[in-house]
Amino acid sequence: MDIRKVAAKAKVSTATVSRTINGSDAVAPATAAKVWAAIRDLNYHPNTHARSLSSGKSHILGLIISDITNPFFPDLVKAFENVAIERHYEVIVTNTEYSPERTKLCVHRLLNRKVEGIAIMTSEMEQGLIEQMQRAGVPIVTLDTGTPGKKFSNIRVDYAGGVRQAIQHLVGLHHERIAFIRGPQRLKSAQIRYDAYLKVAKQNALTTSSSLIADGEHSIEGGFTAMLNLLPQKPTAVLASNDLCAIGALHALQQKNVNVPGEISIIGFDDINFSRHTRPELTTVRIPRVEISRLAFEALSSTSDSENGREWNVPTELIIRMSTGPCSRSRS
Amino acid sequence: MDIRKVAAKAKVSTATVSRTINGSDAVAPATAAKVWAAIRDLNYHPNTHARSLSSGKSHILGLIISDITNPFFPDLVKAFENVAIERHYEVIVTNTEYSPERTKLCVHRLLNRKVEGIAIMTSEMEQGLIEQMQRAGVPIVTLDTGTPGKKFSNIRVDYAGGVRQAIQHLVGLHHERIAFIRGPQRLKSAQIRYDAYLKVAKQNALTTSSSLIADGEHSIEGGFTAMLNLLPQKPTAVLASNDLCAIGALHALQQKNVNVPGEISIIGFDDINFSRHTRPELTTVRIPRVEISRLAFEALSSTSDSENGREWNVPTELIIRMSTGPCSRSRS
DNA sequence: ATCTTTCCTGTAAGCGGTTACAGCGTGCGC
DNA sequence: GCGCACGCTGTAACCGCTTACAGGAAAGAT
Repeated sequence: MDIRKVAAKAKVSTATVSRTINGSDAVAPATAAKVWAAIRDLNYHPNTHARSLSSGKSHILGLIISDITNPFFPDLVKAFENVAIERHYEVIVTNTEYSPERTKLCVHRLLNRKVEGIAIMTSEMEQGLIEQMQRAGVPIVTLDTGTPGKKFSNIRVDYAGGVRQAIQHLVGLHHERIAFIRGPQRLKSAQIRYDAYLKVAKQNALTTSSSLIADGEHSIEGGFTAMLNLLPQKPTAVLASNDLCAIGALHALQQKNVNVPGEISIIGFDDINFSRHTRPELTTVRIPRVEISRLAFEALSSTSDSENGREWNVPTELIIRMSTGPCSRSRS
Repeated sequence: MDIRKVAAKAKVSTATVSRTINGSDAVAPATAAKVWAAIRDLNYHPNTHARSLSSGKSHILGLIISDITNPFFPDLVKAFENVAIERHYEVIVTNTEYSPERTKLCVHRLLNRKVEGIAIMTSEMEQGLIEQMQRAGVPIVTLDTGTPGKKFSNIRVDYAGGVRQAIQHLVGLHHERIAFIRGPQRLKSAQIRYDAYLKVAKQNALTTSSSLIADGEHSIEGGFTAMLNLLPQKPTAVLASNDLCAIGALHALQQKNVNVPGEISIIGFDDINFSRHTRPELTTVRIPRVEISRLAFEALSSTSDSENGREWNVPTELIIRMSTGPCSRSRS
């Protein structure tokens, strides 16, 4: 079952069949109709590999994430897939698992498959690999990494804005000792959040004493331990680098019988699905993953035409739920 | 940069280069060395599309899941990807989102890409689509669906075994009124679990009165509501069709100030990552997702040689954590 | 020394599409 | 009536690799 059979059945040449399928305007409507009829009758599906080979277009997009097991990513992946298939693109998802070795493999896998664009949704990506992709002429879009350039776009998430909203929310509730649970500082994404905290806290004249800062490893266990370490410092509120840490902190406080938000307020970061279901429900800075996916796709397809990428900005938003409340130790 | 350049550089024919790359034994070691050197020097990567086209093998596997956003799947996907890439296969993951329409699209996408095998890890798949895949000659492996046949394997999860362990664990703790939170009965996977509960409960001479059965929709909210409905029936233990329901139930009990496991014991199903982090930590029937992925891959690759698929059995295992304890109302 | 066999390598025909180029029939202007 | 432009279709080369087949050289058999 190939294009020749279709051509024979429709009594035209293979070129005409190909043109019809690809919507060339140089086919007479009557001819196109015959061709479509033949295609339908034979239940013909073009061979994508042959197509890719001769046209040079694979119609595949690559998506690089850190780890599908991290609850931040499933939404992102799903949304990306949705917009891609809507436009008849296939997508190959690869997990770096935070390993440089593995990251390299991911990039090579995608390059080998001749993807038409790569969305890099992890902050850990060596410059050398980026250059390799650029040399291959593949449009790239990153998340919070690098500056736009040739076929290179970037999506900038306004972490500082989210942190600002979070801290101002707490300040509005008369909190003054706001602790921070950091993520692994080897990860850029964690660093950016930490920097944003430092900056905004200072702007609000809050103490950022190192005793109010703990490492949470971006995991529930880490958040748990971090909160335990933070407790003696008597913070009245805690901002966590991601929701997992915040959830761990919540557990620690529950175990220690500290009321949230009565005695301590907690704010997370990301708004993973589960944060709607913690007890109490978690106040958190939402990172709009669906919109990010949309933009990533948009960036990729617009970049493939014009040579130069651009920067796309994405706002964050504080989602106020039940884990934050007035400071019990405030003077008011 | 194609195979011709490599051939020229190594002063051999393209056939020899191709044979070398594909590990044919009919290449003299010395020649192979020359070829590999040329490949390395030129940083040559074969064009996968050309390869697929001429060999007929895409080296791509399809993975069909319900919804990557469902915490059951990320582990499965990750493990499948890991074993696949280890054997130099690419994988395309598709989400059916429980929609027949979408499911059809998933299958067609995979068939169009000429995948060499399809792992169907959702129980919802119309017979017509399965036949379509079989007609295309693609090896298939399913989870709890259909009986093995031509290029068709099935992985059978021993739900009943898990339910038996769960119920015997509870019976051992002197529970007698064990309620069940069902999943959506339109999903086969939910039905199977429900059937297993009914069967095992009867075997243990427990009441399975319909008042002890509630619908939890396989979601946290559903589990929450279901538990609320169940409460007046005074069950001493609850078995849920999946962990999300169990977590919802936990929340409901917490809200009603019912102690777990003091007053009511809870057992979930699946052992999603999060169940290790609930309060109390959830006792649950683990479905070994990593092993399932391994078997799925295994089934696919072994099926592609021999014509006939087979059945693979996977045990389940009760993971006892903190949400189950002795029945407070037992005579002992 | 000659014939097989074995081992290795090369030639060239596909795989199933896309597309540059050529060609053919019409309709129009002159 | 003739030339030309235009619209549509066909021919065939090519995309980069695999592989059936053929062939040459070396080794073993007789």
